[in-house]
Amino acid sequence: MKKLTLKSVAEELGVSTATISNAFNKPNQLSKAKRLEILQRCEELGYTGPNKAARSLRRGKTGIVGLVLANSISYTVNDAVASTFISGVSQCLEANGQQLLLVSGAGDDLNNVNDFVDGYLCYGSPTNTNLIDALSKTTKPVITVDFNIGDYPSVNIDNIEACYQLVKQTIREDDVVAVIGLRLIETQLTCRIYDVPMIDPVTSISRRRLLGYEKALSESGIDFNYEQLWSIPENIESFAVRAAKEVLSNQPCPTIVYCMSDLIAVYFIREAMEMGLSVPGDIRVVGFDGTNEGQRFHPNLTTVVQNSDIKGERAAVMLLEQSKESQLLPFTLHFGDSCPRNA
Amino acid sequence: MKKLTLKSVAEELGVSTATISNAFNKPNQLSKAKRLEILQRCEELGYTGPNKAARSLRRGKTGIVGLVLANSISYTVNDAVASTFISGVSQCLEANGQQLLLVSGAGDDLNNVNDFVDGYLCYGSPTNTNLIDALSKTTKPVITVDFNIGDYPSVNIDNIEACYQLVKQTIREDDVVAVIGLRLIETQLTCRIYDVPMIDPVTSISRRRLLGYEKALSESGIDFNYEQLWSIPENIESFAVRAAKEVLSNQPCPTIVYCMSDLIAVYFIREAMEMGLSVPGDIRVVGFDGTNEGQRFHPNLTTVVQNSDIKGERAAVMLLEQSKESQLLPFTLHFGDSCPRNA
DNA sequence: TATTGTTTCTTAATCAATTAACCTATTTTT
DNA sequence: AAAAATAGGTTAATTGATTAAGAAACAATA
Repeated sequence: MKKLTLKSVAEELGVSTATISNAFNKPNQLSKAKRLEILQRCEELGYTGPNKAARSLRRGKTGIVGLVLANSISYTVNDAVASTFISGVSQCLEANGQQLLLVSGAGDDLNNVNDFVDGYLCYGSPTNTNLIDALSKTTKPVITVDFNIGDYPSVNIDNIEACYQLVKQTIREDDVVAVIGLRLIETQLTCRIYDVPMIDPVTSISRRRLLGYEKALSESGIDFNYEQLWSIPENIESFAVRAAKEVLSNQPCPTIVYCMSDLIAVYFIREAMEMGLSVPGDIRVVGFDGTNEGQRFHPNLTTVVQNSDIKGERAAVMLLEQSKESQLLPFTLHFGDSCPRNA
Repeated sequence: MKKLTLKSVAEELGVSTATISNAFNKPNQLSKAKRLEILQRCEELGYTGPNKAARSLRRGKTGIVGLVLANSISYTVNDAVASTFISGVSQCLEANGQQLLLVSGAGDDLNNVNDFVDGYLCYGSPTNTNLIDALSKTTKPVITVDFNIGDYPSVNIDNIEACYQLVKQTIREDDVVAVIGLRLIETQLTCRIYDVPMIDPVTSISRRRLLGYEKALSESGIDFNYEQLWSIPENIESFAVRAAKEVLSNQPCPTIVYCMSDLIAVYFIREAMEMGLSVPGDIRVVGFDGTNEGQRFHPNLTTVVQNSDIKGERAAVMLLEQSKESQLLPFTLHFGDSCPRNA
């Protein structure tokens, strides 16, 4: 069987390539009869239509959206919050006939991707700064989510305000405060970050969350002690558990812990309870994200609820509509049993 | 700034397009000095190398692998087992510089994808039969996972044997047995499937699992009553809970329940406990998959442990190596507290 | 009737590369 | 020194489409 191309089919049917192309793309450029005949014969021959890769070369549109992740694909699809974000993105893309190409945040450039996508969604700041560089240089449209690059439009929640309110409504005068953050520093370490330089607030939501905590704390007369500040490199059990153990064995033991994810909060509570501490009796614990896991957990988490799927959907819509306006999405505070709300 | 193409760069540097192409692709086709000079000047001009889309048109390789999912992307990335599979796939692809394109199982064909990918991994049987049709007609290589299409090589575990052993080691003479399956029928219903025609065992792992259960049951002198057989359409909380409620309110109440996923088992146990039943005292519950969630749960699940990430990695390797040999991966049985092992 | 306007199709340039085949020098072999 | 081999390029065909411009046929208008 000879290869089925627009050209070969045109020869077979004794018409020009333009006519075949028009039969598929521009119905009113040829008579109805001829069009139907062509489509009919194409189906008989098994020609399913113009090659999409060749078309995209000519048209400059592939119908593929690149989703650049902060971390590896492997890590990301197993993270509840990120998965929910991808859900939102994919629903929008499926509804608009666009394809989704996942780009690992661990890759070193966009060379093998750039010519295949119409634009990028960038979810969180990639681990590799070369990637951020590549994104800032590409001629394709870019929407960033949960962080910023240059003047690209972004989708965010107001992390500073959320954390500010959270602390305002949970803090007590005599509290000893600890914070467990997520990627507050460049290195892949789980550690106390006293004296370690932190990532820039522009690219780091964690940094902005910290600013929010601090603002409220200082308003309450508490000068947050950076010796009670930890950072973990990835939002997974092993790192969360390690940080929890360190925080719990540190002196003085905190009376309230602000965790930058629900996952961290959940594992912190588990560790605390295993040490015989009661939550919220001995230690109050606050999360972030509003995941299902956090809500099903006992005690139910006090947290910031953000809608990651809506975030994904909005970002995708912005990209498809070429919107230039950044969006600040709403959040809500949920007060569960892990930390009561102030009277 | 004029557009940077191989042609424009060639003109700028006063050499032929072939030479530029060779500088990037075939170093020994030109002198070292010239090559370095060309690469140097390209960098100055901001030309990052040949357009990958155009290259792929000529070479017939894109470096993109299509991962066709049984369900929507949205559903899939939130499923623990599927996410783990994607992890395995992506790790292999990242290591080999291949890109990952996610294809929804809800789409109706491969028309917008086919010309952009070098081959397909197909994880589970797509909801849409047109998609299976499209896959069986494509000229690109296909590897199927957890099901089969025609003669395409596949990656599987022996579901029949796994379920056979599971029942053999857990069943008791006087047991009343119920089974909660996953997509045993075509329709999107959560229902008892007595008298409803089931999906073909070739395309359905659930059907094969059922065959395994039945074989062991009949050897134990138990004739499985299809009035105790349920199916849910998706592996999510809402459906699992509904099925659990129905099973628990059905007469006679089962003494052992075989669930075709850990998730189903977990929610079944929760429902049973909420009704005041004890597990494994009043009802023994068995899962499938060996997820972390199932292992963290109280009581710890008795289940079939399969390594979804290895499954993904193997499938990806097979596709990249053009292997034609199907693989049957090992599984292990884990006996937890939700159902003790027979003496 | 001559002119203008529509349909309906074809021609050929273009998208951005790759690569087989060819052409010169230069070097190596006999 | 002549022949063969090699190095270092260039030319032009090809990949599979899209599309602007043009042509031929026919209908509608002045």
